[in-house]
Amino acid sequence: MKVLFMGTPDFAKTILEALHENGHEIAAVVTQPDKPKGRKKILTPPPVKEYAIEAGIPVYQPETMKNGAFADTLAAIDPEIIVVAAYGKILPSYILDYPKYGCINAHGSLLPRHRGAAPIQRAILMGDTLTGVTAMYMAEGLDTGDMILKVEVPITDDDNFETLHDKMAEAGSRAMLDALLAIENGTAARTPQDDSLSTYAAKIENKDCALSFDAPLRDVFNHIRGLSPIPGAVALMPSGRTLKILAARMTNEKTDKTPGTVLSTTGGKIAVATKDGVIAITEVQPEGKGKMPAAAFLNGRGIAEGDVLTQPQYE
RNA sequence: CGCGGGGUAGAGCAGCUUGGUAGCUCGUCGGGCUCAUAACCCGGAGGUCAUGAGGUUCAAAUCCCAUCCCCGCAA
Repeated sequence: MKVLFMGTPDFAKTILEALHENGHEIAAVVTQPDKPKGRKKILTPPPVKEYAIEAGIPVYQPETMKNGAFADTLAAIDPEIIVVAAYGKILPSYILDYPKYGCINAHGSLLPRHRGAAPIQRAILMGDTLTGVTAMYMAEGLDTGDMILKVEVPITDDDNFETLHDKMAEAGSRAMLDALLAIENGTAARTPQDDSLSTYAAKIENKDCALSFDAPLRDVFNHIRGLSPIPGAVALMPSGRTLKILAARMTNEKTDKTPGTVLSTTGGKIAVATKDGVIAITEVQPEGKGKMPAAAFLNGRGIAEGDVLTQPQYE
């Protein structure tokens, strides 16, 4: 089948790579336009584009596809199926309707749970212990289409956003390969979602990064690892500067101190009180600095026993 | 010209305002104590203070100028 691939970040790149290496005919790739990145506004191509160029696949980066803007190009590519993974834009109906075999999407959750932009992070934040990738037919609504198959991925306490993301990209690759095979064989399932069970995984914003220690230990732990290493859970130090907390461990210790209080700074860990336990912070990134082990931060006297970490306020 | 922080020993920092002796915590090496230790004690090594045979000065990590690099925010 002649495939048109649409996707943007690393998650999509991994899947594109899997399809390409497994002999699928990738007629073209559509990805987001290069975006200015960082302080110097350097135009940075999305990962998918980098791979496509390397593989000699034509790349299209339309600013918009609304109102038929992409129709001519689409007709020229003339795909039999469109495979989408984290593209980042809503596809208009004229595109969804074009391919003979339809549009299929790799979504990073076990639908109908966690529809939306940040399913991987939300799964960790919500304390899920099982997630996965759903291969689905795309419909007009947001991640509402009929499901083809799922590949499950367990979430362990050792996972953070980064490690889970990588596992999910692998699962996504398998899901899409299997889905394509099933479609070619005419055996693809088409299971409608139970809308009553759906949840929405909203995009991660600044306010989602604000870390409150006035919560159960488990929640604090999930908050930290679900946002690590990017963008990072943020706490506020007594100095008024922010401190990103990138890694931590749960402990069995108990305390009755105010949540956020630094209980000890020994052993290279920063022990902080939560609502019902003690969390040991092991890696941080102070404002304006690079990431560093908690031990290094302590050596530089960044924080002391008795200090209280508070929750930053974002609007 | 978006706003801001920074570059000092392997790591993290202080010192700069008010120029004049290279400092702190950790690590590392050696020794000691101990049943033992990531604990404690003693001692040592390790630094072109980002770059510029720049400027000012009797004297620059410190003040001035230029350049490079790193990072946070915003986007």
